[in-house]
Amino acid sequence: MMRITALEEYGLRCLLNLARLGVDRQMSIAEVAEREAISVPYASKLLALLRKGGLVVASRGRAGGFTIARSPDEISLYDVLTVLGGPLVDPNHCNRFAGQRDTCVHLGNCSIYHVFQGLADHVQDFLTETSLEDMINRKAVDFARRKSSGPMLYEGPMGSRDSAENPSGNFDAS
Amino acid sequence: MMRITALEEYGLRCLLNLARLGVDRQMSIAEVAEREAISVPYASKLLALLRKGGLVVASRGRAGGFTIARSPDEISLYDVLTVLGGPLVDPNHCNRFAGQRDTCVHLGNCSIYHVFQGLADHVQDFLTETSLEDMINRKAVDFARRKSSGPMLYEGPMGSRDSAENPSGNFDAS
DNA sequence: CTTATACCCTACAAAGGAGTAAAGTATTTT
DNA sequence: AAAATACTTTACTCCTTTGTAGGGTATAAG
Repeated sequence: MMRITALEEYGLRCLLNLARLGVDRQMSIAEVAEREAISVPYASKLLALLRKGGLVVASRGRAGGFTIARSPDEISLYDVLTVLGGPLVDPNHCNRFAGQRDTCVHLGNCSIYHVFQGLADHVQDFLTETSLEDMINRKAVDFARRKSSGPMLYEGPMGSRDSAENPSGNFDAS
Repeated sequence: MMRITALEEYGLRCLLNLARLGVDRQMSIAEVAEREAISVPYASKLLALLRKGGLVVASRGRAGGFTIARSPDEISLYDVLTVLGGPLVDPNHCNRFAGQRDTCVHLGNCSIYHVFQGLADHVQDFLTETSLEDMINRKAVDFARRKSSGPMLYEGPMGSRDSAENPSGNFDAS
């Protein structure tokens, strides 16, 4: 559980590239692909998903490219993950896990459902309150019992801060 | 994201059957399979996983069966999901999504990592504080800003309470 | 109007998870 | 002992997801 799918991970990364540009500037598929070290066809697929989800706008032709559809502070992580990975909790859950019968044995009397529903609510709160702008600024949401006085700055995943290999200067991070 | 895998869902259900029996009584694979409406081979697989994870104890032979390894209030949902679905957050995440390179472009400078890490911490808190005993008793954990005065009772997923089809009487629910 | 550029769409091969099948091992009963 | 019961293990098939491939469509420059 809580496994991020490849679509969600790479799709979010692609979107963050556009988010950093704001609503005025655009970026081509090729450039997004290069920045994320993924193939051009794959980046195409991801950006098409984001476009169908209304998060980015595409312009075709020679001077074409993608632009983020709204200001980054008006797009939540929940929006993005919903577009890329489907609904946060499967609305069809009780139907998917019905075992060998047509309807789940526990339907209407389930020890699991209410717990996962409660958890999903919290996760949704968290994701809804985190915007792309927050992610870009490395600002952690003040959630639950976590006391954050002021913006919380990020400490690298394995303490190594100098391992980034991006000579290009700007817009390195996703 | 947050998708429950089949192993987690059905494995947890099987375990709940044993949890209701307590540490004294046992149940055979065949009976677990019937209660969960899954095939006997599949129940075998799930219970074997739970056994390898130390959550249940098997006894072989004619009077064999499975017993829960510890008291249900000493087994957390986190324990169960870890055994059935691997670690909550993939410790290899930054390596899995490295794109076409050997190391992720954003390693050491990632906008995503700290957000998901923060979320995962909260989820882990929730899961750790929820025991099998809580689930059996339909007791929601007091988590985050959710104000729960007294045990929260469960209301069915779609309002239909009379659709459970278990003539057997006891231990219907999972 | 031709060409180059860039997005769009459908279909396909590879990898991982879901669920099944069958033969093997241990224990109890007779 | 022999047979019945019940757990154990390995291998296999099916389906979903991942990532790729290639041809199609739109726009802008010359």
